[in-house]
Amino acid sequence: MGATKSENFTEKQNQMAIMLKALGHPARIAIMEFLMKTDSCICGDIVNELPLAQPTVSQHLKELKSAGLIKGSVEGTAICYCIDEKALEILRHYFGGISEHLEKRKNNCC
Amino acid sequence: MGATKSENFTEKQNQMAIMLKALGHPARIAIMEFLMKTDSCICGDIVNELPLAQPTVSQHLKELKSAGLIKGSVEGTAICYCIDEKALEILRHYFGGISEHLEKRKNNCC
DNA sequence: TTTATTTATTGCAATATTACGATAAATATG
DNA sequence: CATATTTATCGTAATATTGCAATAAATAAA
Repeated sequence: MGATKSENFTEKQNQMAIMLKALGHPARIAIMEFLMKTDSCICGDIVNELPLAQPTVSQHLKELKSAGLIKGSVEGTAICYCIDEKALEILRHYFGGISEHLEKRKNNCC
Repeated sequence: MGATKSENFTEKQNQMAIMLKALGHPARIAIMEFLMKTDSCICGDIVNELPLAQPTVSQHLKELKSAGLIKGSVEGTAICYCIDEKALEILRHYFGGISEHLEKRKNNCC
């Protein structure tokens, strides 16, 4: 016990959970918002922006990347990280769909 | 160490992280999808639907509720849980905004 | 090649999460 | 009230996450 029982859920459910879990930390939300708001995407800039040590930020970036939310490219000695638009489109569609569905059937019982 | 340093992030960032973290588990995604797809919202039905023991499901429901994603109401000896539309609207708006923003400035560097 | 700069990895301590059996709490029904 | 039904809580073991100092790895520039 202790570990998530992923094998009993659908591929899609696990995929959504992985992406949302990656976003379920304020530092990673802050990283995504920084990448969105600024034109810069150099890792060092992100480290300066966040109230966390460099190794911690590096770890958060790794998690966002492995969840498919950002991608990185080498830029000299620096690394440029960007939001993966495809992932964001999946999220937008997912929550858009739920909202629309709830809108349609106004039979909320609570 | 070990605990998230929430105090160094904005209220909004923490709020988003709390909601998304709550959705960052396949069982909780499955619960949300069940509540969306069926007319039922009885806790017992959710327990039957999920491949997890009743106390585990109860715990997941508690997390979704404390994150503001669902609300529950007593229905005799049963409890009826429903999606909180307001929370879903916040999520829809958040990801819609990011997607739109990315769409606008097509200058992705990666 | 040596040095500087930038990012990643390792190792570890502190804390949080996940899951479930046992049991309690709450409410309905006989 | 006693019993059945349904959900919540407690206690605990297994596992995962968070954060950082120390250090390694990678690349650029001198």
